[in-house]
Amino acid sequence: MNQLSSDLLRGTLDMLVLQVLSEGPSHGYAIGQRLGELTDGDLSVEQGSLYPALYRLEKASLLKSSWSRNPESNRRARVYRLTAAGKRRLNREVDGWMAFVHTISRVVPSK
Amino acid sequence: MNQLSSDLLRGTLDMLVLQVLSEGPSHGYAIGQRLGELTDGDLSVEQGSLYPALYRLEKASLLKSSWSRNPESNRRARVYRLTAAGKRRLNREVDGWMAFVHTISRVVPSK
DNA sequence: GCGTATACCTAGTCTGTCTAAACAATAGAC
DNA sequence: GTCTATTGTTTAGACAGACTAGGTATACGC
Repeated sequence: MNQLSSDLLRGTLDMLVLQVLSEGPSHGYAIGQRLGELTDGDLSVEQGSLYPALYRLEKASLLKSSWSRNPESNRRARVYRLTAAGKRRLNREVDGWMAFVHTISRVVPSK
Repeated sequence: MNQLSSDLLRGTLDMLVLQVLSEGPSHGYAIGQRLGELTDGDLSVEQGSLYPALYRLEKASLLKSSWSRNPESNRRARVYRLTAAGKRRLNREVDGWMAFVHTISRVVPSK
């Protein structure tokens, strides 16, 4: 991570990855880039976090992957796509996140 | 934790503890109770998380503690109070939290 | 050839929350 | 007096997930 504590990222990385993939299939490197892009660089997920997260999610049947060739860069890449279970999970994770933010806001005044 | 993932809690527990102590000195058990109270039970921090957190914070000079006797329950308790550094840290943690929430909101639509 | 960007992989470390248990003192019910 | 629940602290060990810090390989521009 960049500015923000990596402890905070914990528990939200899966949701972030699922969310990016809900925009359409993508590969690891591009997902990392996309997260940086969406947050103006505030979020820079390390590859050592990202790839294990992808394996975890695929193992949990939330993603499916296949090798393909990126026509733009002409390089091979493992492309991930959301499964139906992944979409459901994303919804649940977002709900959980919103609930958590709300809970914290009851303790910490938002000034 | 109760409803919410303990991974989400990670990185915010210190802030929560500091926040409760900003209301005034308190002891471990009461801090846990207070957090449950403030969140209608959504947040139930385990003792095995709470006490180590307190030791950590005291070691970092963000808290100072002393033994005392709770006049209400007539039991001994280790009472913690915020140090000046603890107050500054609380402010920083809250700022960091707000920034993090904002960052996530740029990725995940709040529906 | 050389440097840079793209793209993936992974072993090992670190850290913080958890489970689970133990201990002690007190209050209240019986 | 005994039994149980509540208050309150302590700590060992398990576990999970993000990290560091490397490595591999391909493509492109110079």
